[in-house]
Amino acid sequence: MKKILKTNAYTKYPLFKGVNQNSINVIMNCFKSVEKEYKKGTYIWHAGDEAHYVGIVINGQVNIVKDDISGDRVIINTVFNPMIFGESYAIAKTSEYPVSVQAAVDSRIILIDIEKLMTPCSVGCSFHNEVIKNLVEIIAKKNIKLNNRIECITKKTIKQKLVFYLMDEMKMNENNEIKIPYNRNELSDYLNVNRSALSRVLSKLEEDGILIFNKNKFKILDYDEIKEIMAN
Amino acid sequence: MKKILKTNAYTKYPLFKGVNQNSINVIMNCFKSVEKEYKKGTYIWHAGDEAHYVGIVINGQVNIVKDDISGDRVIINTVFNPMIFGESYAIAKTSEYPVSVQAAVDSRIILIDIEKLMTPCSVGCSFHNEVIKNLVEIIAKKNIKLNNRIECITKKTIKQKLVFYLMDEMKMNENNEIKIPYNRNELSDYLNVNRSALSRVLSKLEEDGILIFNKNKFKILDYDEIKEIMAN
DNA sequence: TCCTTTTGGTTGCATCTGCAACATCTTCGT
DNA sequence: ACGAAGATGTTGCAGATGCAACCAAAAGGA
Repeated sequence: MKKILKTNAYTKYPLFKGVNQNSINVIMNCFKSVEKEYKKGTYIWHAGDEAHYVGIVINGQVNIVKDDISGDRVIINTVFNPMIFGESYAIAKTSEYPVSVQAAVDSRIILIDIEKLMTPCSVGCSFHNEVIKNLVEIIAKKNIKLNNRIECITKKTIKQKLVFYLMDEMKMNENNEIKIPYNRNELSDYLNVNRSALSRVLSKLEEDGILIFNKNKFKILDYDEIKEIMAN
Repeated sequence: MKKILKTNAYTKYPLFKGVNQNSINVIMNCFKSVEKEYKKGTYIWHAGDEAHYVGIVINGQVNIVKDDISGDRVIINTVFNPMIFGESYAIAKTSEYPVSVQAAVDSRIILIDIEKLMTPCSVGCSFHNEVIKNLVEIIAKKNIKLNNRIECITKKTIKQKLVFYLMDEMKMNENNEIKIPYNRNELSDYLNVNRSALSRVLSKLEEDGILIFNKNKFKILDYDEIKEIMAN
């Protein structure tokens, strides 16, 4: 876990959007934040540690893990470059992280003290406020995604979950032929259903001429039927 | 929808936590925000409107509603005093609200322009930063709640969802006898299961001596069995 | 090319749970 | 106290889906 002083190319990170590299260097110095290397399997923090930091994945990937009652760990989520993790707990003042964060592979991480981040410097660097705005925007977007997922998962049948998800994607793409970012396994995870059961439903929908698909490309054929499905 | 100039007692709102009434008055003036009265059934905004505002429920309650594909509206959520609504969409720069907000009963609402809220005044009022911090904290807490709910809902069986929820509540109360804030109907909604099916599972758990309950009070008797259930 | 691995579709079976209809108990207003 | 309305528990039934085991096709590596 040796320290590496390196501050290049941070401008591409959402947290630093709209802030030039020089300003970032000033901020990082002000935060006393540096990149650190974590070997695969080592912990960035443990559940129960005081929640002071937001982490940025510079390189590699980390798993957000929860210690089960029965002692074994469950992976809640995986975070890749260039996203951040832990921000909600640090900001919400829950005092302790309820989850651990573990390097899934050798990874480079920056930890930033949330208190320093959220409190504008007395010297009044204007870009500091930009970073705060970016952070808030990131959290707000996560919020919207979580809400979407809940709305999707709470549909009653696999058919409804699937159709809701596809329609949502199509609305965003403004196209009735879409390419989704998941394979079947990942899609079934997202919808929280069994993969083979999902497969069964997909085949049925195709057989009924409601939609066609190939790999991760989907196209809706019969919108009347889709409306019928969504309406319960 | 007549305007009412009234700025008392805002200190109790989470958004203004730690800010004194005088400062709030200054801010509200700076924001040009005032309370407005909305009659039951009228809309605070419609889906498709540009997302500029965060709303505070001063009085009454509002429904967050979504226009279904089939034309009818679904209530996504209900917001009471003193909570806020719309903040995620306004902050995330989605440009348009994807949901409408409708007064469920006669209600008093404050709408605050998010851009003004997020940009510290040039005069540099220190309390403005407090408000921003509060807003971020509110969103972060919502985030954590949403994550908890997802973790709960994605459990496979009703039994697991229920046990997960109860254990979570107990951890917070540090007591194995808890009082939950839901009646059966609301609990089944939260867990996203059928009420009678939930009732069935509850009775079975009681019959097996794993927990006892009365109204909204629950107590776990057999922790070994609980562990067994959580472990799958 | 060939072999291995990954990904995706199929199917029989058991079971969980949604649904509906009803029973019981509580709450509350008059 | 009485009746109405609301909350909660019970039960039979049907259908959806998790699961496991298998097969087929595609992808990737040597």
